Amino acid sequence: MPEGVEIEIYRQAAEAALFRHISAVEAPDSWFLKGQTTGEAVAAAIVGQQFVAARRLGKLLILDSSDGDRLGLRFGMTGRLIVDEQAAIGYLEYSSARNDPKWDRFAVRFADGGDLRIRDPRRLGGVILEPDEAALGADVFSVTLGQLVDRVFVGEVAVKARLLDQARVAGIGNLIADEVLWRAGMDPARSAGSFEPKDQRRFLKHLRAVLADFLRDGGSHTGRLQPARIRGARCPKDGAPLLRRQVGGRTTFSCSQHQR
DNA sequence: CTCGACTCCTGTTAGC
DNA sequence: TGCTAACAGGAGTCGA
Repeated sequence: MPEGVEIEIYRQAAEAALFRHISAVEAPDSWFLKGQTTGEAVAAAIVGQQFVAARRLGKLLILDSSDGDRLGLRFGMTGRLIVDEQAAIGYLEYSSARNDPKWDRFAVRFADGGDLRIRDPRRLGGVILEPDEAALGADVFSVTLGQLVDRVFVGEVAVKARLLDQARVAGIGNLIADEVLWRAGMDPARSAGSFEPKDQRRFLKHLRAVLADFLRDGGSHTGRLQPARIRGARCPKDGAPLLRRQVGGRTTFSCSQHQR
C-alpha cells in the first residue's frame, strides 16, 4: 500500500509533470476533494500555471504551482499516481491487480496533451488545496534520533501506535512499522516510553535500512517479514510462531520470541 | 492534550 | 453458481 516509500516513488514520477502548462482540471468525484476544496477552486488556482516543484512530506505529495499555490495529493491505501498514462508503481499490496480507468478520481491535464491522474479503487485518497503541512511530524526519510526520542519514544501507548501517528513522524504505515520493529527486535505492543537509548538507536538504524531496501526493491510490500504476514506463519528469522494482533487499530504481526 | 473507539471507502476473498 | 460477510488500512472525528 502507499506509505512514505511509495509516495517518494510517486514524487519522483511527478517530476515529469513539472514546468508544463496546465490546461484543465478534472475532478469528477467530489468525495475525493477534501476540506473546502472544490474542482472550481483547484482549476482557479492552477489552470494557466505550471507546477514548479514536487515535494513529499510523509504520505502527502505536494505540487507547488508557479504562482505559489500548493496542491496536496493523498493516496489512501489503494491510490496510484499516473503521469502520461504511465503508472508510477507496478504493484500495490491490498489494491486491485486490475487497473481500470473508471477508478480515476482526479486529473490535471497539460496543454501538451499529457496528464497527471490519481487512480484509486477504494477512494481513500484525496486532493486538498493548501494542505496543512505543519500538522505533520518530521518526515520519515530525514527524522533524527532526537526527534524520535522527543516525539515517538514517549508515553504509555504502544510504540507501534506512536509510529503510525503522522503528527509525530510522517510517512510510516502499517507495513514499514511491522518490518522495522521486527528487524529491530522490538515488541509493537510495548509502551513507547519504555525503550532504552540503545533500543532507540537500533530502531533508527533499521528504519533507515528498511527505507533504503523498500525504495530499491519497489515498495513497502517487499519486506522480509511480508511473506509471513498470514495467519499461522512462523518467524522468517528464528522460526518461532508469529503473533497476529490488533495494535494501534491495525493488524500487526510480530515474533513471539525475538521481539521484546 | 491524550488516546481509544468508531467511521468512511470498495475490491477481493473465504465460506456456505 | 451465486450470494453474503469479513477483511484490508489511512485519516478524520468524537467523547472520555
